[in-house]
Amino acid sequence: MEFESLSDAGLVLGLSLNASPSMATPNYITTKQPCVTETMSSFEPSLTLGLSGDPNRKVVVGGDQGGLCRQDSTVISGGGSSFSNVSVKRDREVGSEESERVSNENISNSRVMSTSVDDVEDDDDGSINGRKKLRLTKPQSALLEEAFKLHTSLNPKQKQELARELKLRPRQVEVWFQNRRARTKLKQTEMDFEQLKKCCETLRDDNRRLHKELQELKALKSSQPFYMQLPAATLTMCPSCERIGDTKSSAVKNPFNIAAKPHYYNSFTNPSAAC
DNA sequence: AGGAGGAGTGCTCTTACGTCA
DNA sequence: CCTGACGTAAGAGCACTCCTC
Repeated sequence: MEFESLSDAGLVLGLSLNASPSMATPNYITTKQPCVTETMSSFEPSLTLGLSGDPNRKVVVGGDQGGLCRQDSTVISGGGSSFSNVSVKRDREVGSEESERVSNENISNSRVMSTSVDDVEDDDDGSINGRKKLRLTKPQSALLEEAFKLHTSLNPKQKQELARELKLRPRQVEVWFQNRRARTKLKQTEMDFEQLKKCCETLRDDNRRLHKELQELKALKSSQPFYMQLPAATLTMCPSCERIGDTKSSAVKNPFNIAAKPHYYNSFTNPSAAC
């Protein structure tokens, strides 16, 4: 099993990776994915990796094409609204956007899509589609990064404060933090994936080696001399130097007593009993 | 052409509040 | 009046996506 990239494989590990967006997308009803990063810090070597033909993989219908099936899925939410909240959400966001705009004395333009003071000014000549790309200045980015280092999410007061300092709308600060969290998580997931890949390779190598040693031991056993017929508990063998030892009396009178340190050791198996 | 990143959209979850038995 | 169950609304966060630069 080979993984080349995150897009190629999902991990069955509490790691739920989202495969490439270009994947064929039947309109599944969506389910919330488990958090990726929380489970990653303490994984065991014996974890299994697997391709994710996960039927629960979240497939989101694109904003423009979507809508049809999504309406149905809103029935689920326990404690949540039992009807479609699409229009409600829209009203809410527009409303909050409006209040934010009012609250921000630096912004006077009424265009919802406009994104910064500069944009507002630029927009006088009318931008196409009403969507203009904001480029944060270096100081703005630096300040946001600083804030992110302190808190990866903001409470409303911090958001307002930061927005005021940056001369941005609170919504923009909020979106920046959302994107920042998402992209940080993605990076972390990629790193975890690489780590797991290495771990998987290590385990595979160990497995191969142990298999080989097992075969050797079996072969040895089939050609064992007389003294090997003794009860197993009384005899041990150093697999590396292939000498037999009696665990009960070896220290005193065993002619096969081995003093050498085993060169047959790995962290996942017991050290040789004979050595 | 492809990546970075700002922004839109729809969803889940949580919480607060009102109503009713 | 108190209490638990239930429905609803609002807010926050997330996944996915679009789109501009």
